[in-house]
Amino acid sequence: MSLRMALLGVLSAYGSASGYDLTKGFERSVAHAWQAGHSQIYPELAKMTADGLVTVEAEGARGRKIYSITPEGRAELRAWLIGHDPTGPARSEIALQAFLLPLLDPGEALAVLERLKTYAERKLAELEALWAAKHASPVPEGTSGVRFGDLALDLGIRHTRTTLQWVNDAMAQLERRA
Amino acid sequence: MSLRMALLGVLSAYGSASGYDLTKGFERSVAHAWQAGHSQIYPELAKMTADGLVTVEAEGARGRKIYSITPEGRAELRAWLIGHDPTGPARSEIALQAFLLPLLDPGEALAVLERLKTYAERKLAELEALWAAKHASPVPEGTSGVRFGDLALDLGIRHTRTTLQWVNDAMAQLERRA
DNA sequence: ACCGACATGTAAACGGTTACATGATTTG
DNA sequence: CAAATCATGTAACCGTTTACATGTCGGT
Repeated sequence: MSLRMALLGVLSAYGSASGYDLTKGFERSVAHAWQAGHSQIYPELAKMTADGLVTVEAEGARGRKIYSITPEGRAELRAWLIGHDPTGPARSEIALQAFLLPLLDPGEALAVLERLKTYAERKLAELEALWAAKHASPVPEGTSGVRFGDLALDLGIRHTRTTLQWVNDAMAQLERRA
Repeated sequence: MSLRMALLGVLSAYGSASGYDLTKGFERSVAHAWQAGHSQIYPELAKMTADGLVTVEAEGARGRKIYSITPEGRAELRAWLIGHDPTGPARSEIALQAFLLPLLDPGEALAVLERLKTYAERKLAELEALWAAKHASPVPEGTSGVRFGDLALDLGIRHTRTTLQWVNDAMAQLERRA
């Protein structure tokens, strides 16, 4: 369902868009919350059309199909947001490596943590750059007062900061024993 | 690969175990970092046996097969921990709902955040209880000084606390505008 | 005798990734 | 005219979930 909802959301924000646009839009906007490539998006849009959640509004140049959300689509999205409990299983390779870390001797473990640190730092810089870029331009039209995607980006930044802090603390703890 | 590594890790910590034991062990110990049910574990153990990473040490009552890790298995696990960059795509339903939240009017958005808050609170309580239970008993044998799984549990707790804080801030922000 | 926990497996379906395949239009 | 970008699709594969299927052992 999540892919569907992400597509409905982005489409709803765009007003109308092609599969191609949505693929690019995913990379730019939702990427840190949900990912999908064109090979997943095109078939899904076809299924959603069959289910009446979106319609092909027009067909442009190069076989470009322009989709827009239907009232049914809007209703489904709303219902999911209001009613769906995000129970999604939290699989994280970082957490798994953290779990298994005591199997290594302290020196090796430190090296792994060093790697995780670099990774987290890079990701944090990326997300913060995205935030800065978004907030450089003045406020565009907003549904309420909060900009589309800002809440999710904020969450992502906070999570990454937490990870970074955890790595630092874990390293300090290991060094004290080494 | 991750499932394999999680299995090798748990098996390595247990010394020896059956598929059944590992399934139960997953629920108890790695659940917050990685999940797998028996229907995924049994076939994987068979493949790992074929690949020489584990061996059937003995066959007990009720067709119970007792596995243990081989030197090759240990080597693979070590190599993965030291060499594998955790690039795993971060898909999060919470982040997705956060992303889409501005599509709702403030009252509805608040209700969604309230739900997320309850969810995060329940999860935090769960993880903290797990932590308390683990640390109630005195220190068991440890590979270094850190207990198996403690680092990952700590990370999980910190992440959940961060989520909770984010929800609270988002709610306050919305209420200021409502 | 029955129930619950132990114990192992398979199959169908689903979601996601990677690779294959094709062609139109714009820009240098 | 060549290269980049636009634009859409399909197929094979892999990992995960859910459901089906079977049987054993211990306690009541």
